[in-house]
Amino acid sequence: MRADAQRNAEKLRTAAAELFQERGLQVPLKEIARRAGVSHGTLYNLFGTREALIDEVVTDLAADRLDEAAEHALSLEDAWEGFAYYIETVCELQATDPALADVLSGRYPGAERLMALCDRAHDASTRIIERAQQAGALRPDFTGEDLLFVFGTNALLTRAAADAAPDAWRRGVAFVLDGLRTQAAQKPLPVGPLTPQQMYDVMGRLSGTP
Amino acid sequence: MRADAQRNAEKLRTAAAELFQERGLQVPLKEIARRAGVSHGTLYNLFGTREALIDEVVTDLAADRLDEAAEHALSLEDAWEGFAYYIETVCELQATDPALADVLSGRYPGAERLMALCDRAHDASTRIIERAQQAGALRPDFTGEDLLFVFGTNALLTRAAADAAPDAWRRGVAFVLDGLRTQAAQKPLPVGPLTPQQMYDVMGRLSGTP
DNA sequence: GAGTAAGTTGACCCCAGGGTCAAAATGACT
DNA sequence: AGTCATTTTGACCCTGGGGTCAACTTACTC
Repeated sequence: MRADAQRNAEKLRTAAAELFQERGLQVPLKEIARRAGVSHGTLYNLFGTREALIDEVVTDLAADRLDEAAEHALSLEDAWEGFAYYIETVCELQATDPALADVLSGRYPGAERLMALCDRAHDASTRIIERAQQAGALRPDFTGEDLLFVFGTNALLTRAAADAAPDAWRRGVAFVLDGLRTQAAQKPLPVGPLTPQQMYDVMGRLSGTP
Repeated sequence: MRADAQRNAEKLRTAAAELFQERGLQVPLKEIARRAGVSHGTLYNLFGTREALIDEVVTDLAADRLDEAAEHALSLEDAWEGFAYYIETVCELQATDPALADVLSGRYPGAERLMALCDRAHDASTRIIERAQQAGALRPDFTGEDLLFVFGTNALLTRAAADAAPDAWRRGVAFVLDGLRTQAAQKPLPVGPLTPQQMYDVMGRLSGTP
């Protein structure tokens, strides 16, 4: 790869990282090129697709944050505290970083590394959930897919409320957490959890990906 | 108004009602005209704006359903049952009718009758909430604005899941309801409720209206 | 049944986003 | 310095939404 191409790729990565974090993963590619001071043709030439760009730019940052949250959650003595910490922290990350919100509530089949990260995050969630359930604190009918739903709704709400009420999500999360404790459960849930395939479809629609 | 104009307006109302219910209030106006078998120019001529069309076509249907749900909720002996019934019923309406979902999670300042309906629905919600709180069943820190948030997120989720998992919303609602009972409340909520003005802004962003 | 106001039409404009590609520019190697 | 492969550019195309309006058509009235 020629030196100028290297430089342009770097400029594009920087611009994309900024815009993704400011406005989410659907930001127009032409705008990224504009901010990088480069023709949009160059962006297509160097990255080809939006998902490839996302994969390069977003994955590592997101991975660091999510892994750290999961690790800390599991390190807490109290299993419920760990579970609550995880949810609150991830929701807070979503509130402050639209890119991360999209990662968790979207579907980017072309972004391989990102998908791997999602799988890893899902595994970590499952561990955190199961630990809290084994400790008797978290209701046993709650699943990793349900948690994804929580993150999905939180992504939408935090984005909608980012300007007018940037902390509003904390109320919603508090209500949900209170409903997830074992002693809050009243009767069997009306329907079973989603299968991974259903989840995949739903995520696609949540983010507008067909 | 000439007879043919009457007829066309009627055809447009019918087509709009169908498409709104099938696909939500953002359906392209040109598509409504197409289904009505009429030029889109005629649509603009007869209704002017999307909101005017919405106001004529959606308001009464929505009003019937919402009023009935509220009335029945208040008629139930048990205040908590009434509250739960109201939430479940409205969420179910949203799941089966995208138009209604948009009504409750959107903002249509130009649709005067619709706005009046929203105010009425909000009042009814407040009454249902307060009754359940006075009975000691619903946590006292829950407000009508919080309920709107519940409906807003439910609207988006039901739409995303409509094909893959049309009943998924029931799980989410069950979790939330369990978190709203008085005995579920654990500690003071981290932030206060939204003001109506904040709510208005957030709703605008939820539905994509600027 | 002729005249006229009312209504309809569809071609046309705008904008924004995705995406392509021939031609121009430029880096790198000899 | 000359050559050539690589890279960049921006004009261009497409889609799909909103919206307008001059010219046409039609319903009503006398």
